[in-house]
Amino acid sequence: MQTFAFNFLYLLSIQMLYIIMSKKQVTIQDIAKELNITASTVSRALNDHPKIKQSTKELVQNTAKKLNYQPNSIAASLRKGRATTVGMIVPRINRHFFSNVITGVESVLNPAGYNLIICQSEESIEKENENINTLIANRVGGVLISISIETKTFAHLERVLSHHIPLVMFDRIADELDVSMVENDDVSGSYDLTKHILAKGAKTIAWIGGPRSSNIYQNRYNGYKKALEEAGINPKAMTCFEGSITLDSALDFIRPFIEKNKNNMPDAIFSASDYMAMGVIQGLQEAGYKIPEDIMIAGYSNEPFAELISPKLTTVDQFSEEMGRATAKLLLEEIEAKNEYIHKKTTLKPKLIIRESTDK
Amino acid sequence: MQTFAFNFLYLLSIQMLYIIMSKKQVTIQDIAKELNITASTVSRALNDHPKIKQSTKELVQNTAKKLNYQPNSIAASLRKGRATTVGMIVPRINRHFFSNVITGVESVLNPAGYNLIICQSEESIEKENENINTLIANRVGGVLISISIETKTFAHLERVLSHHIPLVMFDRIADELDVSMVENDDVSGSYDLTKHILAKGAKTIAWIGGPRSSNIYQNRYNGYKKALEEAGINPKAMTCFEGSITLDSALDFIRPFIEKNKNNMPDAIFSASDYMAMGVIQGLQEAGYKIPEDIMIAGYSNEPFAELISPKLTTVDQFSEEMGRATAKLLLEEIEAKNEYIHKKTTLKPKLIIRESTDK
DNA sequence: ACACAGAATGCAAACGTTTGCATTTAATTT
DNA sequence: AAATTAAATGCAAACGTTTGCATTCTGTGT
Repeated sequence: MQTFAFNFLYLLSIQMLYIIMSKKQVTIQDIAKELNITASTVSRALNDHPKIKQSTKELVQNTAKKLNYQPNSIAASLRKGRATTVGMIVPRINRHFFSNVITGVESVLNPAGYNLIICQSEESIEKENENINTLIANRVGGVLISISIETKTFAHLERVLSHHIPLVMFDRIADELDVSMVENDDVSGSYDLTKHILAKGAKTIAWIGGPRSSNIYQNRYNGYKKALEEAGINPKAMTCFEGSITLDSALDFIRPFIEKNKNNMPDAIFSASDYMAMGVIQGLQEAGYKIPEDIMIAGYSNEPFAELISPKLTTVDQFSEEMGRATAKLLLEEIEAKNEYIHKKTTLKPKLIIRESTDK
Repeated sequence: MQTFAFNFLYLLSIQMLYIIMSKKQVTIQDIAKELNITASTVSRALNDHPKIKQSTKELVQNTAKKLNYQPNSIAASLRKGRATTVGMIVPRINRHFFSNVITGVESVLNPAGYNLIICQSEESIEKENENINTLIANRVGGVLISISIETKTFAHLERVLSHHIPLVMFDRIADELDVSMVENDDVSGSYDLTKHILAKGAKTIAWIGGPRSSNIYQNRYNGYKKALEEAGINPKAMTCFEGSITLDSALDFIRPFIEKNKNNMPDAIFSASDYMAMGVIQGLQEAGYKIPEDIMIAGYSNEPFAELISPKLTTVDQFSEEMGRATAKLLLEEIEAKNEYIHKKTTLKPKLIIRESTDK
């Protein structure tokens, strides 16, 4: 037993013993002392610097493992002036669309050595502003944002830029700002969808959606309008409703609507949100309408429930993960380019998904 | 115009001009020079230290605003030895349950001055291990984790503890570890659910779910078993299926199952996952079965689609946001307690949600 | 006017890296 | 063998805070 203890101790250097006894964390200094070299060399060895001998690198790596060294990226960030962390602000993380975008972003950023701080604005500009502050305080390497519904001014985003932190907007963008962006071609998506409904024989198509002060819903309206005008139909004559993008808000709209228009219902309702489409469907089914026989319904976003419900919902898929990847790639480009001007705009074409709710 | 420029310059100190011209960031040193005091005082003033005069605090705050100062929490973290950041590892962020837990966690952690780094393990122990490494490298103030399905050993979690970083487990926990945890009482949830189905007149109830090597599904099985045994029914005689918790996996199970058992179908199927319940429902509807008339179906988790589908799905709600809040609170306790031993376990009772799919 | 306590501020080191430049060591040429 | 070049490592400062201890103020009681 004594022999074992002796052998055990013999294998350990004084340095190692010291580290194990004290609660202090292991640093590159400790590795340096252990090997009688400098911290500089250790640092370069760990970062695979070309000027360090291969044998030294291996020595350092082994000692690092032996001492159970864990790099301190806070110290590195302080020295380098920026963190290997990227901030991402979304209105709500539990929206399927956004959590998929996040997944896409991570699939590009993690391999590049970055990780994400995720913030929720909860559709409030104040919260968004606070989020920006914590991200700046954390000296993130970049900021990815999809702005809140409330956001109409952009001083907080300009603060990000003034700290030389690259900014990329996605989905809910602001053309006022001169930054890289990734957007969905909502005009094209809703244009295709409306054409499809027209092809199915509809003459009157009502439109409902979120507030058109938001680019998103304005564009989803514009595509719809364009298709109608091309078909020689006056969109002004159609019913439109703008409200909060929830099932309940749509239900509150559709019930009195049915009451008022029971002898004069449209052939189809295009809801620029799947959630609102759900409300519309429930309201219509309550009132005894058959979908799509009596009235066709289409949504937008391809929420996961769209293919689970009955009738399965025709909608537009937005390739959310792809949007995340595109956003992350633009950010990496900006980071690489340092301060050079390379602001780009990527537009993703969405895809029409035809299901039962318009399949007359 | 000249007068204006002169007045403008007059209002600015040399210090301010210097900062505006150069691209360097504003530090507490700059504020200090501006006011002819030391950085120490500025630091204390900004952190509302009791020994600083009120008038000084105001002076400092005003100058900070004037110079457009943004605190550098990386520097603060380095000095303090830990970041105001908390790491959270979940299998998948786009699972509704997890994104709601995240929301709950943030609602407690943000007001306390922390923000979240979110990592996805994607149900892989290797990825989980990498996640742990980046969180340790970032010297997070704590780690919250729901382990992956694959995770059977816990060396990586012990590494977290050896760095004196508090760890709290939630939902998918490991009783082997001596840390704080928050769990759902899955036994009670599935016991209540099974009792309900029995009360509706079922004599035979099949069980399907994820692998019982995971605590979660073992417990959801145990509650089911307990209710059956209490009713004098032998659970061994019932059909059980363990597979991946997806709609498709359940569909692959149910189709041949129907084929084999068409003259001998159970009265009900309890799926320990809402996703699998969806597959079961689709398979049964395909084959012409009516739910709940011919066969009752129940799920587990109360996914958002559960109340949107037809028939609406009976399931068990897990108060996911509440679980997030509970988890975050335990973490804060651990952080406050420094190294004192206060490992606690919180158990949340889930709630049975009865809907059409079992409402015979 | 003096000592004294308490309030307010200053001093200086520390946190763990990274990195430009200087120096040493090894390899190559003359 | 000396001189030259290239390869490898060392030196020291810097990043922006925080904080224990020391020092300087301010006002109070004698």
